[in-house]
Amino acid sequence: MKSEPSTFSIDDLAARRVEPWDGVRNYQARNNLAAMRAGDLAFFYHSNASPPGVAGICRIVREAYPDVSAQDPTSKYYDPKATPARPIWMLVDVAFVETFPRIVPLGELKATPGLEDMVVVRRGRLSVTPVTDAEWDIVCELAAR
DNA sequence: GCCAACGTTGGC
DNA sequence: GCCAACGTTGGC
Repeated sequence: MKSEPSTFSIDDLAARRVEPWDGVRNYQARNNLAAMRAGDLAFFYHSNASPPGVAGICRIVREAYPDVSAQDPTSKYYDPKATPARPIWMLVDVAFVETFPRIVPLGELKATPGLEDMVVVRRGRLSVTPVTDAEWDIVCELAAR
């Protein structure tokens, strides 16, 4: 799950403990959100950072529900197509789990055998992407290195 | 700040 | 339904 740290970082999540992950306005990312189950773990990725990379881990504590910010004309996430009957956009609630001892930079993900098919590496501009169990383990090992 | 890669919109 | 124009994301 990507977030720009200047907007919301892993440290912000650590301070907030639980945060609604709103503002996803891409259908593929939304579908990936909807596939998440309570208790699932996710990587917290810092995008538009230097370096961009995986900063830590969070947990899904509430499964996908309507993102009503899409129905709020004053919200920066407003989408006039969204209605109460058809909210279109969803969000999940995530809880802080841990901050990695170091950021695992995108460049390292790209260079690590076993991660060449990781969706976040292949499809740069999708904010919520799936991670396989094997990829999960490799990234956690890199974080501890 | 640039720009590649996508996604979305809307005319036809 | 096609596709050109436009907007957004995010690495660099």
